[in-house]
Amino acid sequence: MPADIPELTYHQGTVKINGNISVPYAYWDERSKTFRAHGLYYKNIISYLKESSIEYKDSVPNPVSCPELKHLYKDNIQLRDYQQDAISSWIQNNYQGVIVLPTGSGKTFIGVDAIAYCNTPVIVIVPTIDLMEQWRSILSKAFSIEIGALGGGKKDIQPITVSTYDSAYIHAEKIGNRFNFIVFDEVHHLPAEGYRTIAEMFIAPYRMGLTATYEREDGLHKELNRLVGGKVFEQELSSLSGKHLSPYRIEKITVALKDEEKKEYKRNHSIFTDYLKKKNISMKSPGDFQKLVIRSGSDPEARKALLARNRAREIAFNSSAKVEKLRDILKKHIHDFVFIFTEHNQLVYRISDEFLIPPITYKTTTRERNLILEKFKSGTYNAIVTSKVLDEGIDVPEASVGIILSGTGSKREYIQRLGRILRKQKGKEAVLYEIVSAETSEINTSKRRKPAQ
DNA sequence: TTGACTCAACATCCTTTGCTACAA
DNA sequence: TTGTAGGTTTCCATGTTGAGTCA
Repeated sequence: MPADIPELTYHQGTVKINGNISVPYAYWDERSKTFRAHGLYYKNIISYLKESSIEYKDSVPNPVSCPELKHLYKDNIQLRDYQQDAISSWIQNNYQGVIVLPTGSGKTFIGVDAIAYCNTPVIVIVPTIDLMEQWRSILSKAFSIEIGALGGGKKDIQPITVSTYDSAYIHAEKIGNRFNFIVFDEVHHLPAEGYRTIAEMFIAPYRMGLTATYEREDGLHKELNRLVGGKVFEQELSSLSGKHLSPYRIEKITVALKDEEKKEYKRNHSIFTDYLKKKNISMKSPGDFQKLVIRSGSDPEARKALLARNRAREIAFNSSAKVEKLRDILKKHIHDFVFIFTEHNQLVYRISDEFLIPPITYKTTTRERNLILEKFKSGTYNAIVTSKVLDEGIDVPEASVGIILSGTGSKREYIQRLGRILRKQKGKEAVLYEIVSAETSEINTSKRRKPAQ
């Protein structure tokens, strides 16, 4: 091989092109005096060099030594038709893209099957340590080999490794060339400013994203096209409801604020709206709101307006009438398993005290949380009150009744909460109650969170 | 090993109605 | 004519997690 043949190497999350040639996606790096590109574009660069018949030496991949996964795979999971279709669509899209399926529809099994199919070193990225342990448990049963872990104090790289987003972010520049396949569970987290560098630093040409909630409120899900390959398969909740998931109905209940609360709400709300009017500020998107927050750093009036708006929201979200309505609903479902969701922890603890229902918030220790969930599963408890902790990332027992006392306008949060009551239960219709304070901005918040029908 | 703590990162955030300047 | 963006640049509060440190 002639000495002047360009060589590609991996360095700190990038592909370095040693030899003075320019390739697509590469930029000139003055410090190393070479062209380099994000690891993400490794596949494109190789394709370009091959298509252009340019000779090169490839020293980029350094894969973890891997046994024949397809032979180890205990193929005892019978994939459902839509799961099979999801994998086919992903394969047709050159082993890249995001699969969108409702909570409880078996996304993990799709990932496991794809890992066996690709038969190559793989890293699975998950948002929480709880999920990391769930994946590791499923994977070790499916392949009977040791499953690596990165995160939660563990640093053990194996042909199949599961990592948290945080740890993958920290170690990406060192291990980004060690896997050919990367699976992002709960992939809607990936476009966040920090986490996206994981996708940029890994060279893995095979990429799969799994989520129940593709869209982000900040619109950054568009980045998933570049980072993972865009949406390749989606199955609506409605098409699985009744067959693979419980049938369900949604009941929206509007309650009036008490006179005192109403007065206090109006007073605070007008401080906010008066300020907007006075400054001629329009409020149409989260971006507009963000501008107001920035403004509040230097404008005391803006700060006062924001605090008043927060107080008004607090009144609407935590009204006494909601608690009374909750009492009625709980009486009606005395023999059912119930999750109660709120926006603020203050209300969680108030309900817990008043109705003697165990609370779970981020302040609850892991041990206590597991104990509560275990007792809920065994039937000792039939209700849990929580704010947002159980929205995602924790394996939660089945329930058939959900009560949203308050929440944000996030579609994701709404879908995740609905998902908590839809795991298939024979002959059982799930019901989601949404309780909203009348004549408050919560009416709009509630409208925003509903996914398009 | 466990627990308590701090820190950084992530997520949400949305009124009532017009005005101006500029781009397509 | 119609459509659309519009004040930048450390950022109100609340909830949540993982990583890291230290006792």
